[in-house]
Order: sequence, then C-alpha cells, then structure tokens
Amino acid sequence: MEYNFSAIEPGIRQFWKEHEVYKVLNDSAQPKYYVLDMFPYPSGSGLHVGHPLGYIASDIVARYKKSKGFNVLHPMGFDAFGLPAEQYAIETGQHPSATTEKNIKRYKEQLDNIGFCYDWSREVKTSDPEYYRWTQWIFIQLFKSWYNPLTQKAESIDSLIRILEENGNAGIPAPGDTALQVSAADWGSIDEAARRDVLMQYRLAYLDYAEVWWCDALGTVLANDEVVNGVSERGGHPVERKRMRQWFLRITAYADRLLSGLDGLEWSEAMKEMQRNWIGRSEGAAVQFEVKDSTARIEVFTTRPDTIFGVDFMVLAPEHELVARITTADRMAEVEQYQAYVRSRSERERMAEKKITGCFTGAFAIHPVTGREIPVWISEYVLAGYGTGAIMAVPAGDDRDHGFARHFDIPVTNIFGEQYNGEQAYTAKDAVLENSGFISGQKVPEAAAAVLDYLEQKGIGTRKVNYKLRDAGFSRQRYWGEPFPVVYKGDIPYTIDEAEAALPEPLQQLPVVLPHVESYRPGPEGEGPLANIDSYLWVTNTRGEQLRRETNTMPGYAGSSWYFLRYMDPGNAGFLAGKAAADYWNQVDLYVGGTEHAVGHLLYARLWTKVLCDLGYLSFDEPFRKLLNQGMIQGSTRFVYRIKGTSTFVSFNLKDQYETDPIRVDVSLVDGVTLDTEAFKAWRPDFAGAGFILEDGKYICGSETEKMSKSKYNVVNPDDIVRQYGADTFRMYEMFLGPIEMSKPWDTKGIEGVHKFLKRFWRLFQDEQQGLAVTDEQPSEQELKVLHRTIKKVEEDTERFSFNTAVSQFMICVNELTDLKCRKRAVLDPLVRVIAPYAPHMAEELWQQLGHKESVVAAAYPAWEERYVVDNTKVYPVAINGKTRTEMEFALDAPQADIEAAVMSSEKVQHYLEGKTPKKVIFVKGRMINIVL
RNA sequence: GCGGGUGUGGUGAAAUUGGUAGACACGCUAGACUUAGGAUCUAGUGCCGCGAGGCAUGGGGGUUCGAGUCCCUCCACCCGCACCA
Repeated sequence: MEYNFSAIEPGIRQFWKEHEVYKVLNDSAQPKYYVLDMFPYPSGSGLHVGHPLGYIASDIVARYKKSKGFNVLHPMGFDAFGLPAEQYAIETGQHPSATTEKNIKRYKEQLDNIGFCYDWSREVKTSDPEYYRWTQWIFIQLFKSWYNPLTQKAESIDSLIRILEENGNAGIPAPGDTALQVSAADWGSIDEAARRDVLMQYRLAYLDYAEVWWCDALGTVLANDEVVNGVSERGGHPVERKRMRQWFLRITAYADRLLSGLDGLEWSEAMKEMQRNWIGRSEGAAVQFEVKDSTARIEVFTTRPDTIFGVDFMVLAPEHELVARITTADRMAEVEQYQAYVRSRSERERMAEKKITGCFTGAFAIHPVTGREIPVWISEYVLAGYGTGAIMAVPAGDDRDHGFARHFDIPVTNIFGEQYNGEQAYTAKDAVLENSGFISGQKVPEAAAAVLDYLEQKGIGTRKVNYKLRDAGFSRQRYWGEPFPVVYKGDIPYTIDEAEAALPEPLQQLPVVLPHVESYRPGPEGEGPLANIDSYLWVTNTRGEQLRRETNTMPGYAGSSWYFLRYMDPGNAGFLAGKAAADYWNQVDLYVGGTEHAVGHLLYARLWTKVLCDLGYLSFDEPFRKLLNQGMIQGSTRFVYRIKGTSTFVSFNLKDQYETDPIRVDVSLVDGVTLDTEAFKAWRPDFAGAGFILEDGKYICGSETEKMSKSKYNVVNPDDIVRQYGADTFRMYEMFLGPIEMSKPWDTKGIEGVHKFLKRFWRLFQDEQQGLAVTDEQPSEQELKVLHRTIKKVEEDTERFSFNTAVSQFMICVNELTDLKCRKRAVLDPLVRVIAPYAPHMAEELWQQLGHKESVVAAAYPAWEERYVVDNTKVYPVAINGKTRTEMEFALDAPQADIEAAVMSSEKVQHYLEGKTPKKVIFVKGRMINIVL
C-alpha cells in the first residue's frame, strides 16, 4: 500500500484525542520534565511556517522524554492581550475579545494540524478573567512589597512600616529618592498621605512620571512601534514626548540578583551576555559639581574618576530638571529651541545620531578639585534615564566628548601627555595620568582609587554602583489589557483590598473585570479608553467617598511574566498554582523560543519569579533552567522583472539586456524559480495583460532572502504544506533545514527529499499490493548494526537538540535497510519507536499495524547495545606533510609499530617519500597517520 | 551608536574533542522502467585541469606535524535596543 498521509493523519489525530494520550497528571511516580514554548500572540494573519519551528523542536523533546520514562508537561496557551487587536478594533469596530477568540481558534486548528502533543486541558489565555485575576493579584503583591537591602529579599511593606516606626529610614535609603530622610519621629507625626508618599519610594510597584509618545492629532499615546520616522504611523501626524504619571516595577532593586542568577542557568553565553549588558552594572563614582552663582548642584556618575582633572565641560540631558534653573537669560531662547528639537527625537535616534548637536546653557560649574570654571552644555547624546542624566565630559579620554569638544571648539585639557595625540581621545585603560594634580604619574586603577578617597573625604563624591537597567514602565494608556486593581482617593492610590480604601466587600474582590466598551477612543488628557466609562471609573466606598479607578491597563509582558506557573495547575480557583503542583513541576526544564525575548520577557519573568519566591509563594527563584533559542525561518522572496514603461516581464537571466523594475511576486505562483505565468496574470488585475520574454520556454524568477511577511508576498502557510505533504513531512523538513538555533530561508522545493524519505520508510513495512509485509526472521548482524547505530545517534542528537543530524541519520538508516531489503520485525519495531517523536502519525499507524494496542506515545525508547556500535577496524587516512594521500585499514588494537611499518612500506607512501627518510611519523589511534618529511 | 549573532559547493547543510572538508538532502546531468510522469530506480556532480596534479570553509596574517575548528586583524550580512508581542 502507498503511503497515503492524508488518509492516515486525521485518523491518528482522532485516535490520540479519543484516548487522551496527552493528558498529563500532577501526581506521578515518574520523574517530571517540563518543556515549554514561548507563548504565542494570536495575530490575525495566523501561523506561517516560521512559527512552528520551535514548537516542533519542543514537541520532539516532549515525546522523546515521554518515551524515556518522564512525566512530561508540555502545554500551550495564548498571550491574548495586546495592541494589534485593539488597533484592529479601532479600524473595524470589532471587539478585541471577539477577534482574539477567532484568532485563537485558528491558531489551535493550525497547531493541531501539525500533531503537537499539547495537553489542551491546560490551555491558558491571558485575557481570561480567571487568568488575569492572578496577574492582578501579583500586582497587588508587588505594590505591597519592598526590597529590603539588608536581607536582599522582597518583603511585605509591613516590615518597612515597622522599621520606620522604630528607627526611621536611616541605613535603608529609599530607592525612589535616595535623599529622603525620615526619622521615627517624622514618621509618627506625618499624615497618611505623606506616609504613603514615603512608602511609594520603596514599593516594588510604584507610581512615578515618565515620558511617552504623545500624538496630539490622534489624541492618544503611541507605542514606539507606532512612531515611524518621527511621525505617527497612522496618519503621519507629529508626535512629541509627554510626561505622564505611570506605574513602574522596581526591577533595579533586583539588578544584582538578576545578574548573579544567570550563573546557574543553562542558557547560551550570548543570551546571558545580552542580559548582563542590559543590566549594565558598572562601578564608579557619584560626584557633585557646584554651579557658579547658583545653589544648584549637578550630580554625575563616572566610571573613570581618574580622569577628573581632564573635565573640560559638563553635559546635561536636555530634559534634565536643572536646565531651566541654571540657563542664563541670554541663552534661554536657544536652549528651549534645542529642547524642543530633542523632544521630537526617539532615544534610538539620539543614541545613533552621528551629527553632533548641543547647546550651551550659559552656566558654569565649579570643578570640585581644581575650582576651575567649566561650561555646562546640554546635548541629546546624554540620556535622562541613564545614570544621573548628566556627565562630566573628559575630551582627552572619551571619544564622544572629544568629538563634542572639537565640534564646539572647547579647549581640551591633555591629561595623558604623549599618549594623547590631539586627534583622537586616548581611551585605553593602561594610561598613565599626567597634568593631573595629586594623581600625576599614577596608572588608572590607583589614580581612580586616590580620587575616590579624596572625593569621599571632602564629601563631594561617593563610590557608587550604577546600572544601565531602568525600572520597567507598567502602564499603558490602552483598553485591551489587564485593568489595575487600584483606586485613587484624590491623588493617593490604593489597591482595592486595602482597608483604607474602604470599598464594599464585592468591590474588593478580584478580578477587576475589563468592562465592555463600544468605543476604543482614548480618554481625556491622554488617558486610556477606560477613562470614558463613568460606570467603571467611579466607585463609592463604605464611607460614601467617591474613588476613581486607575484607567491605565497593564502592558503585554504582565500576563506572560508568570504564565508558566498557571499551566502547572490551570483550574485552581484558590491560587495561581497550588503549592503541591508548583513544587512538583518546579522550574521549566526546557524553554524554547526566539532570541528577540532576550532582554524583555525573559528578564521580567525572572523578576516575577524571584519576587514570588521571596514572598514565599514559590520554592525556586529562576523560572527557566535551560533555554533553547530557535532561529528565524526567513522568507524566500521571488521577483519578476518588468521592462520600464511596459507591461512586459523579462526572465531573470535575460533581464540585464533591458532596463527593468524588480517586482515581488507571491511565492505561491512560483514552482521553485519557475513562474506560473497564467496564475501570475490572474493574480492582480494590472498584470492581466502581461507579456513575457522567456528563456528555454520558461519564466525564471529572481530570489532574495527576507523576513517572512505578508507585504513581501513570501509567506508560506503550514496548512498548505501539511495538505500537500502531510504533517510528518512538514515536521521533519523543518528540522532537516539546519541547526535549530540558526536562521535559514524557507524553500518549499527542498521538502521533496524528506517526503521521499518517509515514503521509503513506509515501504520498509509495506508491500505495494499486499500491505504489511513485516517478517519474523532473525535479523543479520549488519541489520542490527544499522538499527543500533541509529538508536544511539538519534538519542544523542535529540539530547543535544541537533535535530537536523538526527533526521539525516534516519535517512542513512532507511537507505541502508532498503539496500539490505530488511523487512524484519526485530529491526522495524524498535525503529518505529525511535522515529515516533519526529514523525508521530506514521509511527502510530505502523505501530498499530504491527499489532500493538497501546499508543506509540506510551512506548519506551529502545536501548542500543554496545556490541553493535563499536568497530574493530579503522580505515586510516594516511597523510604526507598533512595532506591526505591514501587510506589504509588496520585493526584498532594493532600495535603502533606494526602499523607504521606497514604504512612506510606501502607503495603509495614510498612514491611520495621519494627515497627520503621521514623526520617524524604522527599516529593518533583511531584517527589518522601523518608522515612529516 | 551600543549589544548579540552568522559567513563552508548552484542551494539547505555535515564535520560533537585541533585529525580524511562537503555526510544527508535539494537542484542539475545522463540513463533505466513506463501509455504517461511533478512516480520509482541507477550513475555522476566543490572549483580549475586532457591528465598528473593544484586550489578550496568571507579577506589577510599567525600558532601547529596538522586549522572550518585556536589567536590577531579587516570585511559583509542578520537580529535586539526598554510602549510590538
């Protein structure tokens, strides 16, 4: 019988479903293994062939681990809140919950088509109130917690209150305002509002001000994504930065633990390095500069205190709060103009800008050591959010400062003597300081230490650790996200369960359900759409006070920061995940996803896990033990070439004879590189009258590798591939394309090889006329060698996620067994179990045909035997001066002397020796022989 | 600008520890079978060369008996950069 995948696969999927073979229980005597895919966002365009790459890999691992005796948790769900659904709602009026449901349904169909072994009974959706009640609950924990620097842990805010009552905040500076000093007496005498202001400076979820993109024409706040080239993507309206009060998560409190926690994780070094760089820990000094004729003090952070004698000017971020205070009257107009320019610029643009811009404020700072007056400038290259938003500029020792000084003709003080050439800053750390007062003649480390001692002694500076990491903005002025469980009494925020808010009992309960809206228009003053709904906005408490609800919603990463916990115990109505379930499943053993989440999602999920662990809700503080990054599958775009000013298209190899415009053509109209000209004419009305200049009777397209996207007409839908070749072929082909972590282009043409292989695999079992043709004969030594080597190789390759080489091994195995005409059960029965994780449908079908009643999913992975995988001879490459000239076979246990003698006397070697005596013979047992002349 | 990654045949790639570069496939060429072939099978296929042989892992240099693999340097491309998820 032919391999008829389209008849086999749906039935097999039905069989799995009916027998609930993917159902996972939380209690099992088997060891657990938790393999997780990164949460998909269910976009309206569905899956393309790039998305399932990681899902196939994790599915193979999940099935393989099951066959190795593990109780495997392999769930799937949806990150269902997000901007695209809301944007779509604004454009079409359809409610995001409706479109999201539709998209999820489509995603699930597409995923099921590929035969993944998800336990769908554990599916979670972040937009489900039963899910987001726990997202809100975690937010409340964050709000009611602070990071105790003495215990290095998050603790309940109550422990802070007790400390404040007894001792004030001496020794535990507020991370939100390090200058804040509150004695026990102060704490006792201030009112509730003032106390809550103090606590706000400590909370892990806190309110502060931050800038957002504001578009006046649209009356709304825009995401970075929605701002393109300095104008709104929709409509092209001007945008500017606007300060708004927003929620933040104090991730900076965890900077050191997020850094040190990386050491124990099995993530790629590249991934860890990205997180380290993102956290950006640097040691240096905070130094105060007085401002001439002003009470203002400018604080800077520097990692090179040794260069302090080379400070020639200061630069403040244009939005620095001191700018307005210190700018002199005559410079005011110009400074304001420059500030307006910078307000229109994104951080990215500012950092990447090569053109040097800046503006003198008219103010002078006083050098804290020499007393010299140094000009204070503002420039976009200094960012308000990094360090203190101000720098001491040392042009002799810093490239950017040097460029700035030259551009604005600021004289450069040379503190490096001969080492500085006047053309370029001298940035090497091996410098010897010169012209630098009491540190002249010293090297960088000792000079830095000396300066630090001096500054600390004089009280004008301190040793300081700085982080590039910034606290995470947690408010979105949007509708389609988790509502905050927060109400305001005047300006003071309370979580709904706090006694001080005095809400009636039902209003204290989670979840705070996202109200239905008819319009997604933003509220007044840049607030989100929730501000338009009076019935939601205002609540009356038991004291008859009118409280206003928070109108922002949470960002996309809120729900995805803890979803891996919910899968463990998705039905739990009493807690986000029951203790027993969380202890059993524990950390995710393998997390599969793209590198694009390196510093966003992965950092936030680590933070939430650490907080929940500190507060006693979890027994582990790192969520993802091992991380596997899958590369992208790129699109292969096809081009046709239209002769300028005509509707004639010329084939690829003839196009240079004409002047042409390349035009992207939908990949579905092309077979390999050959265009279906009739389909092309039918594709778009403006091509209906197209003419073609062919080569060899065909129209050949050009091709280029690009991101797979609708607009490039290079999207390939897995449904189409599955329909044409079957899910097993699709799965194996995706794996066969190359190493999982590498990016590679999709080429549908190449799938034939894998499909042919599966047909050959099938034919090992099947006779074309009679069907199953497996025999009970004793297998030969050679057949067993093929089998056992395959078991071993596939096992090793699967363990190290080298799926492409595992597929190759299957091909080699089938080629060899076909040559041996092997139809023996003793070989083929184990082979079905080996291939089952890769091609589960075919394996299940053959498994049943072999007479097994249980699903192959439950079958054990076969063990390989040493005696079938060892060789006792080796064909050695024999090289002369490193160049391989011949091959000779020897027993592996042959004595070296015998081998050397045989090699030297061989005719081929004698030919190359040309009578000379070799200087040396290198023999590496089991590897090679090299004769050095 | 900063950070991370990747460069091997016409194409996707393999080479797991410094030890036969190109396994396994796609494509291409020739052939067999066939009423037919977008089925199946056989043979060939890195480049140059009639051949002996030479040259080849982005470019250049180095270490080594031996380098795709280690070191230095240069180049090209891809991804991320804090409100897309």
